[in-house]
Amino acid sequence: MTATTTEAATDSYHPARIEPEIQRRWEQQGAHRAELGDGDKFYCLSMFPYPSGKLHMGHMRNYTIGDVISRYLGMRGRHVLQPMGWDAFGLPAENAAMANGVPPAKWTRDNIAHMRSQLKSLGFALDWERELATCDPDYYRWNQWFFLRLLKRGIAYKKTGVVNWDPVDQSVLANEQVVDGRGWRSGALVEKREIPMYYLRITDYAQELLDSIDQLDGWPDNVKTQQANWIGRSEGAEISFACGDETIKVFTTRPDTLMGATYMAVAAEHPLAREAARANPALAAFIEQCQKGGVSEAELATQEKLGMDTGLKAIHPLTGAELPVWVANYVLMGYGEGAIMAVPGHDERDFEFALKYELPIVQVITRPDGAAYDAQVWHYDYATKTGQLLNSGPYDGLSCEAGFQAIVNDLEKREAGRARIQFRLRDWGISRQRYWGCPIPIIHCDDCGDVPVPDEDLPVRLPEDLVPDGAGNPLARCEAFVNATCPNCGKPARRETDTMDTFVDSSWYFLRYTCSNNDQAMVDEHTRAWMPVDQYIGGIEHAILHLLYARFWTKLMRDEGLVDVDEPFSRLLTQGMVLAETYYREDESGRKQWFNPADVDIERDDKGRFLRAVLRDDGQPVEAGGVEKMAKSKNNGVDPQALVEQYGADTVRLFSMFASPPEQSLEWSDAGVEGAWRFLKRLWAGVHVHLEAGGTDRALDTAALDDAGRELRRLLHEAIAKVGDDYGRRYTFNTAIAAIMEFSNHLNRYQQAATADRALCQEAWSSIVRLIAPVTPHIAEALWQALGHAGSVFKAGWPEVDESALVRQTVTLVVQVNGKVRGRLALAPDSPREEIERQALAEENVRRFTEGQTVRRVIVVPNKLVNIVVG
RNA sequence: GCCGGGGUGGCGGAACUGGUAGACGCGCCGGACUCAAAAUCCGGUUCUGGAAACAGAGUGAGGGUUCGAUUCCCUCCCCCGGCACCA
Repeated sequence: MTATTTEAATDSYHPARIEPEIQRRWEQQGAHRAELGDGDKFYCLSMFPYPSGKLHMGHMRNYTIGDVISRYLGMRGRHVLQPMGWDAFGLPAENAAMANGVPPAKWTRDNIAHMRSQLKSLGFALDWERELATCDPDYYRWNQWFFLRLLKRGIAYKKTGVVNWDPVDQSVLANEQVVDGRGWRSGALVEKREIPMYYLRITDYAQELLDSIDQLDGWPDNVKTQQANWIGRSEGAEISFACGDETIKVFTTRPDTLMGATYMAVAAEHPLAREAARANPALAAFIEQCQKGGVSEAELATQEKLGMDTGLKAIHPLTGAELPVWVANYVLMGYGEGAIMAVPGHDERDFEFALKYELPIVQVITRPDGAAYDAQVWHYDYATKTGQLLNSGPYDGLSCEAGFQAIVNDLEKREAGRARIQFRLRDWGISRQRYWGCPIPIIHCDDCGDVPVPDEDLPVRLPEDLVPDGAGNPLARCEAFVNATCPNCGKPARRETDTMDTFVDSSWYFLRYTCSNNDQAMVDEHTRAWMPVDQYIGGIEHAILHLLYARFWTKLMRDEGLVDVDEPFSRLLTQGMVLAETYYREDESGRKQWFNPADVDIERDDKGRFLRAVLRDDGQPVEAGGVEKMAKSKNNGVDPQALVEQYGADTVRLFSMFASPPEQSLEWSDAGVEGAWRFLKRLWAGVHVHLEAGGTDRALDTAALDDAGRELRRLLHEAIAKVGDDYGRRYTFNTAIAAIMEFSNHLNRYQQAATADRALCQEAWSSIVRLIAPVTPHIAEALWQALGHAGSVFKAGWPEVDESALVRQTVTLVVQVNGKVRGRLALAPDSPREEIERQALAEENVRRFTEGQTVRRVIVVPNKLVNIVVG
């Protein structure tokens, strides 16, 4: 091979020419239409995108992972369904409308059209005939229909809930819209406000959702752990404390510490607190103070603990002692009973509160090793259940477990309490005071109350021409929408203007893909045939909420007789985020201006270490701000479309699969993309060098191969085995690609020799092309054809591993002395232990380290390692 | 604050079940080609010492278990995801 041949062959790789042509061919042939048939189905689902405007790297990575798995299993003969759709309702469309006056519907549909064409240019094997968008009435009518079934079953119900209220904009704010306790647009201090909302009784399914986590063998442990912790089953007791004529009911996981209860604390919204505040202006002011701030748990958990004595006394159910009742901002209405018994001796939050307000702290559980109790400083072991009870009267000396039982028994006898199981999980509030969402199909009638919209009147259509302005829900001001007739009595009535949480939309879209053109039913027999989803792929940020709601919704539909699976997703892959370097300059006022990495050049020293970064436009330095998640705010987003135009889809796909394993975060690197591009050029050139050398039609005669040929063929079949394992079992596409690169380096070297076996080269290139096809489908199609094969590479099947090619003549064993590598041995595989020991001890460098020492032990790991322990 | 995850060369990462730390790629250095550059090709590249052979150190920090630890255990530091109305 001469340099000029390579150059000519390299220069002839033109992705911009071949990719659109191959995509056209796939489309004409309906290559990606999902059809059931003989053999196993494979439903491969990637989380559908929110149509935010254009595809970002996270999407690109997500869908490439799904495409690699789909195409790989398609080549192995599975009937693959890989659909795509749009999570099209939500806040960003309303924000965009406020910014530029375009109705959310138009903005959303324009974005969908653009992003669809972007997805197509990336060559994903998607079945577009099943496309759906959650903002289409054909989709959301089934949200409404199913909601009405849930209402009938009592799973959906109405109660009040607490929301963030912006008193200036007169609007409910999302947690995201509360910044440092203020509304993001008005800057007003946010308040808590109680409003009526619809809820779904997910707590009825808490135990099942927890138990069936065990069935999720194909889910990562960290996600399963997070879900289990979120559901948070705890065994404890419900205890009633008399308080005047009222009763304060609390739940505690530690009834064994009941004798250490020194005060009670109730939430600011608790009826007793409100009652006490009527005669106590200071308390009323404090309760009002507690209404300030947002409702997010992170905010509540980190705020300073504040409280005030109500003056009320509660009676301890076992001792009859009077306990002061406090209002405390760390007790939350809506979590448990909105009241707690405080045991500052053994609960860290109560301890902190008691120290601050000088409430008594009593030790009722011994510490390990009889250590003394220090009521000034919290120690971690105070909260453990390892000690015995003390200062607990008749219960002294009992273990925590026995104390738990004894105290609960006594409470039951006095009818002051009972054992109870409590979940951390709360019912799912689905009402949103927003326009761009699925209308809740309810009509409010003065006479008949809340009346469900009859099935035949569904869908309740969302008007699509409204433009939100940030002050409340425009639906509520849309008379044409609000004015309705009561389905019950026929009198004028008002339509519900709340819409559903967008998590409702995304809780069953995977079911709808199986039958998206059915306008008679929510799901059908195709759903039963395709479900469950065999592989689900999406961002780790959805580990709890979306995945839990989708599991819940599936069980609801099962109990309605609509689907027959208990769990929707057999196997789950959670991809990490896509990151990029950030660059900025700071002006005098400390404000940072962010520059896109594409506009910045890096200067390095002669060892390749980073020296400084300069802006290409003015040659002046910029600061490196570290690697962060790609985001508009840091201007570090890299546009996949621009890269596709520059390098082609295959290069972008290759880099995003090669740069890191899917579960880890991926750091974007233009130089890395350049490397992927170079590899594809070398691959193209390597095949063409082979073809120019004559290719071959001759069958491979493995018996006739020389040593170099046998070695190359062993490496080939090792690579085939490794790549199949990486694609199919490990999902480590980076190592699969590394193995393909490594082997093609060997092959390029091998085929330059005059003695190279052309039939072996033909086998090798034809195999490599199939191995890389799931990642870079366009170049694979083109090279498959160039190698003289008819039809699509994706119909060619997966290369078989020839076990006989894997046999080695020798293996290399490492020889260690006291755990340090001192030499290597080349031996026949599975050599006898005595032979290995003899040769290891005879090795020259090994002898230097064993000389004059006693050999105490020799450890042999077959075909791998010998460790000689001396001393 | 609570729950989950992560930390390995100049950089992205590899090492799958406790067995050769650094595969593959980037960057950098040297060479070939070129009037020159780009592109391409060849070689080198964890750090320290050494011409080399080789030796010592080394996987966020500290300790432990083991013949042997990136991998298992304990303590600590830093970074990231989620926290129920962003999706």
